[in-house]
Amino acid sequence: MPAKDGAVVRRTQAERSSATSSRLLATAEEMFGRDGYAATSLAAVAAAAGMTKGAAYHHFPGKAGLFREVFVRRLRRAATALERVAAHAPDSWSALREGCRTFLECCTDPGFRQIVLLDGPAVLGWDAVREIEYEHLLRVLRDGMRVAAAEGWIAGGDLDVRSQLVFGALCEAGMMLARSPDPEGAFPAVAGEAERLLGALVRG
Amino acid sequence: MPAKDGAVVRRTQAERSSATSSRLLATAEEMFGRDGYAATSLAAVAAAAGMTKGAAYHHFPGKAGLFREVFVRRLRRAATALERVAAHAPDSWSALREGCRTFLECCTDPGFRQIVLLDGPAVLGWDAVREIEYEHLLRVLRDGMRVAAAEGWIAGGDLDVRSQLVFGALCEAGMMLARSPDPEGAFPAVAGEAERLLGALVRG
DNA sequence: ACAGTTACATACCCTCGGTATGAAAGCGAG
DNA sequence: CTCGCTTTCATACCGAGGGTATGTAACTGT
Repeated sequence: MPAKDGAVVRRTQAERSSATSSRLLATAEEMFGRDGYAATSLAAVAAAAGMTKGAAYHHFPGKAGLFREVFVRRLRRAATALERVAAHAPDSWSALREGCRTFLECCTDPGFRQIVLLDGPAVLGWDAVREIEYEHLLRVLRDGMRVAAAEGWIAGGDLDVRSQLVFGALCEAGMMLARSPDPEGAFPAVAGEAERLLGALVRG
Repeated sequence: MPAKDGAVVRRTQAERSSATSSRLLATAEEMFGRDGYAATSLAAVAAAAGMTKGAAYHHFPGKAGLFREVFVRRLRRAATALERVAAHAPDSWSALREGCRTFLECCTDPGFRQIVLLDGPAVLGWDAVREIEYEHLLRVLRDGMRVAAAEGWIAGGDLDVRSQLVFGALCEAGMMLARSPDPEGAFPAVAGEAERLLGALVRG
């Protein structure tokens, strides 16, 4: 039976389910990112999304499970932005540089820092965090390095290890320019030093 | 009045206070490092130290305050080990290298990783963490870089920023060789790639 | 010796994560 | 259409744990 234009809109189960899941995810992303994981209660998230804890526990395995979904979502968005930038780069070396710069721009967002860099490791554990990050960001970085190495831009070596070390330095750089009283003004200096690190590291 | 050898040993307030503080700190360091901050209740720490929550709240401002003391303590120990190694190095460049290697060895300890690298940022916030780390580790690293730069070992630039980026890479390296199924065996590879990063970064 | 301070223990409150139960809204079969 | 069945929530409740208020015993200066 199609929708009636009465007071109650009749919808299918799948529509209801995905709608509430999306609202919950969006609200959780906003609150976790603003107040931090510990200071955000699940009931408050559900209430802000217009429902109760019961709905949240029906769609997600728990508070940490909801946080994990939010974490993955943020990484996925960062990865797509990063890949789009890298795809438009003229060569593999610029793709690497531009990708790193894009990651730093992601760190400009307070929610990204709070969820991905601060709370993520403590809530999900280091192994789970790096597994997810590998799936979305680290793999891209490593593959970019491999291409650049194959084309002679950078020196060989254990690129799995090296890409991860560079990733750690980038996270640190992202947090640095976030703490700065003038993030916009500090961006060029930090990004420059990060690119200098990248350049010094990889040039053979 | 000096101590009586009766059933109850008579002690001064300062002795009692420092003794209970030390026991509490040592127990908290052990339990926070083993189980993580969230999974460790303050009452459990106090009980394991032979007292109740009341004593803990008398000596420390709360759970996070106790954790902060534990955090500082671990950093202090790492810093002294690091400075001792650097002091015995033949030149400023080796001091830098040996210092970084010593930091990686600190990351071998599971408690250090859990407290300093995983829970620290989420519990204390990034600003507080980096302030403490600057006081103990980052300042040492930056000063070592300055000396090495003055002696011509490494290139100039914003050493405040660069030392922090290197620190981030070192933390990542420390977590990497911790996740490895064979940390002892992986140590040379990761440490080698880290030193390679250091060398490539700073040689000018 | 005796107030006053310090160093705890005990009892209590409140928030919050998680679970169990119940009800209402789709959904499929006859 | 209708009548079980599943899905999708809401409500009520439990227990753990951080924090606080209060009482009490141990020290301390005068």
